[in-house]
Amino acid sequence: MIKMRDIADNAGVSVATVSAVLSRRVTKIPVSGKTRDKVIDAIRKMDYHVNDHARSLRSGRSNTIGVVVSDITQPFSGEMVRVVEQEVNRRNYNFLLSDTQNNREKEKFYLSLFRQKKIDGILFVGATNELEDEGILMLVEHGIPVVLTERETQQHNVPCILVDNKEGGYLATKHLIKEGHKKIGHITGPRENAITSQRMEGYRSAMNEYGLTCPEELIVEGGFTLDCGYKAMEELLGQVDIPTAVFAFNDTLALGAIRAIRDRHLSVPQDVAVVGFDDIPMAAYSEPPLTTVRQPILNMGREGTGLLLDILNGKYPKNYYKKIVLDPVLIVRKSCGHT
Amino acid sequence: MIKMRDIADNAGVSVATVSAVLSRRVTKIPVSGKTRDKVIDAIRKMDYHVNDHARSLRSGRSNTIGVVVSDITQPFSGEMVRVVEQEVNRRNYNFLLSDTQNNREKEKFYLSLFRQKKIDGILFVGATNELEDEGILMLVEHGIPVVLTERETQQHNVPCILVDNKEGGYLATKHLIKEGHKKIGHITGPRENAITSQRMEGYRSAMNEYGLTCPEELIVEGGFTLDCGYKAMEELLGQVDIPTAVFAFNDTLALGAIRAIRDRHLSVPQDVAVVGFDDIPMAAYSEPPLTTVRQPILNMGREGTGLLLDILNGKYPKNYYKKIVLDPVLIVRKSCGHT
DNA sequence: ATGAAAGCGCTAACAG
DNA sequence: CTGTTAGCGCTTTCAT
Repeated sequence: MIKMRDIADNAGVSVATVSAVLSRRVTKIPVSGKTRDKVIDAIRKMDYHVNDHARSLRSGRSNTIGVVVSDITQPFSGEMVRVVEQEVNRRNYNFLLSDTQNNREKEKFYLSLFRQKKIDGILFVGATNELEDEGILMLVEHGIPVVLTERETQQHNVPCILVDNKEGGYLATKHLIKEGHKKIGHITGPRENAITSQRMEGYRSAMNEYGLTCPEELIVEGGFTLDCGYKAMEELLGQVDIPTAVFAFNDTLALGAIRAIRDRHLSVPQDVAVVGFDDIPMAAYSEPPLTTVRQPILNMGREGTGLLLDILNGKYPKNYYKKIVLDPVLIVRKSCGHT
Repeated sequence: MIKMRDIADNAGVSVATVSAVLSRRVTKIPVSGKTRDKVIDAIRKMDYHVNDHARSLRSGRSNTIGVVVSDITQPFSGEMVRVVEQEVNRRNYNFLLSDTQNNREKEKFYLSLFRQKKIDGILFVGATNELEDEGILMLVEHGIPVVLTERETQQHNVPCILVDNKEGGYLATKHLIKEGHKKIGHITGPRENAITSQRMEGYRSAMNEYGLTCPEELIVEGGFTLDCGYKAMEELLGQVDIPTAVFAFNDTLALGAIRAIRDRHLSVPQDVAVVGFDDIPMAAYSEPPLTTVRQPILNMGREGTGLLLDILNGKYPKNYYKKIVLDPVLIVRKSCGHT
């Protein structure tokens, strides 16, 4: 295993100089062009790679952030991870993915792992439905910067960046109302989830604004998956007076719901109109193409990551708090129109 | 930052003993129950977490494997990552995710990063379409164990585990033929990809077996995404004599193709039947539900990871070579039947 | 069964 | 601008 000492010897300089060349971007220790070239040459010639463990051990920084998602197989999570990965790399950081599966044990495991690996900060992505705020509190207490994307927490002053979920729910529901629907159901996300409440609030507020009621039985708990959407829709369809439209917490649920509707030999949107949330790629390709509320994933991922990295690099005063709310956009396709 | 020294002091033992307790599973250094308890107590009491950097630096092992996917947003990749993550954790390892985006620069970046982080081994997941075998060769030359899942390489003796892709293509095509189709198109994966050729071979072999020809224009290059499937299908539909059935390299392409067919006001399966490959969750929920060839993702992920970890733990002789071929299963749904 | 001590490869003072 | 040197926190002989 070739090490810095070898490079130093080969280039005829000291290890400190090699280190300086390698960390030029950040330490700004001046090195003459000539020396620099010699070092770079030796590095190439010998195919040298720094030992990140030694580096991190010594420097106290890992240049790595933890990225927590609840289910990497969910399209929204996947897209966010992709965006975050790009942003993180662009700024010379790495990330450690944690897929919690909404499982408390796994959450604890990863929180612990993050500490072992001396993670510099943590980005929470999307609606983790089990992780209690206590976990976040613990991190904050240990001085580990945390940023939440598409997730909120009441108790602590943790920066977060999300879409206006209430507005999104409102937009979706209002669209359905404008299309002439009066009996509109809602398939929610996991019940404990803050985002779930917000989108539901938007739904309620639109209903109220137009003088429509939303009795208990019109609101059924879904979750995140296709299967959850299917089951929730079955419940809705089992009622005596079935809704003519449904607003689902996310696109995956909506797609599951559409399958359930078809399996009852009803059609979308003629019998039941459907609106989703997220605008995952599949939304444009489903039958019918899904009307949905688009989340600005690219911006959310970029800004969330950027904010965290800025915090890590001391660009903000301690205890700085920031909440960024992005605008959702209604994307009208065919799942609830007349056409 | 509380360290091993602190635990040792608190428990009234030496750091060596604390270390022995912590690494009991692997080092098997004997420690008396009494001492063990004292140490465990101190660790809990003081909320101690080992410093993995120090550990790795000293021991030369990172207990981490690199996991390379070409696009984390693809359902197949996401599912594999989930399975691998579980298996890796179960065996007290961690993983570093590399999403190469089929981009040579990113591949190089990650291969380099893997070396910086002293990754113990690397698992390639699925059809990376750009990464040349030279990358793998380089790893092998540096003594880094590599295992491929759903991917093959000719030149080197790298263990791999995959489904019988030719058989899968054969199964899909034969099913179409049995349903009465004669003019069957094929939307392929990325052209350079070995898996692409294998599935195509299966397609060809079924066609030949039943005395059907597959002229050039029936085979069109797709890729991986919904969009690719859509475009490829448009090409097929633009021909004077359009095929009555299509076998797509994967489900995502198939779903894209179905959208294209519908957009031409044709229906599936009456006008054009479609079969996919993978059996992603969405396949069962699409309209119509997609007939497809199921990959045993769970087994592939588990066995691939298991094989790599076994190699890392010296369970196999050096240069041991193993190729595991799993059976694909045809899942018949509604996208090509009479019903 | 436990402890002492060497040192993994690097960065960050500090000296020059 | 470059070199010397002291550890970062841990694992691992080697003693005892």
